[in-house]
Amino acid sequence: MKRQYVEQLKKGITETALLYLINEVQTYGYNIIKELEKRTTGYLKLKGGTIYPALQRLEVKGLVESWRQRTTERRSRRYYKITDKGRQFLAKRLTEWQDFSQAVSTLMGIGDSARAASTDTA
Amino acid sequence: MKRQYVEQLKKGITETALLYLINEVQTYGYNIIKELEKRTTGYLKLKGGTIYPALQRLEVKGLVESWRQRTTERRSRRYYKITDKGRQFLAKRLTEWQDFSQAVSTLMGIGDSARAASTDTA
DNA sequence: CCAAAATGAGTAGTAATACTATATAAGGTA
DNA sequence: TACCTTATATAGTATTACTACTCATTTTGG
Repeated sequence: MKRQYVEQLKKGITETALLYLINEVQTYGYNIIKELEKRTTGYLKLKGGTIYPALQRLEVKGLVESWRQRTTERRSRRYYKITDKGRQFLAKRLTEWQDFSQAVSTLMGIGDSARAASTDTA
Repeated sequence: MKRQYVEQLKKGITETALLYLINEVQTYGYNIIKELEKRTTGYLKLKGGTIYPALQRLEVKGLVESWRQRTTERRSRRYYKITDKGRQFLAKRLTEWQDFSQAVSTLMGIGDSARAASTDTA
């Protein structure tokens, strides 16, 4: 219960990434997949089987809202927008990501500063 | 199969952290728990239920070797040392961590530069 | 014009792993 | 004595990213 966010963080940053993009502008699943790939120059390639369930989880938690929006006569997309609760959650998660990545980088001696400190303990 | 390391990375950096410490100097589970907590100023508190199975996995994969070492008449610790394979694995993982954390940070606009860019798109 | 690719959303089932809780034991200390 | 720390280990649960699939429409290319 206590540090559940940190625990989730360890398993992945997917939900945070989705919220981050949805916070910028309302969007839909397929576009998120493409956008993540584009912005990380191909590094983050999340699959439909990952992000559609993830979006559903976000909505169940009340962090986003969704609705169907017609794009042509016969087709529609499910758009998502962030909620106030989602914005608060996102802010917390971003802070946690920074703390986490810094802790790991420090541990591994990858801190932008302090680099060649003394790794000759082997 | 292909990007399994990256997939693991998304779920956690535990194995990499363990290998990192074991690479510095041969050590044992309980000490690793304490050391991780100390070096990350309390941020990374891995539990016994996490690290003992993780150490076993590392050994099964041939990344570390272990042996019992007596500490008193009646007590012993299980020490671990890294293997050549483990060292190669560690190097790969460290690179992956850097790529991953940089991709995420870039995505979230947390690049050491570009910070207060424009978050008013809500 | 027809085939294939892209768009768009979704589900079922599997694998990996961090957690809690618990067990076992020895050593030190109030 | 009772309790805390050291030290290792297992069982069972929850989460989540994946593959593989389904279904349907739209666009592109030979």
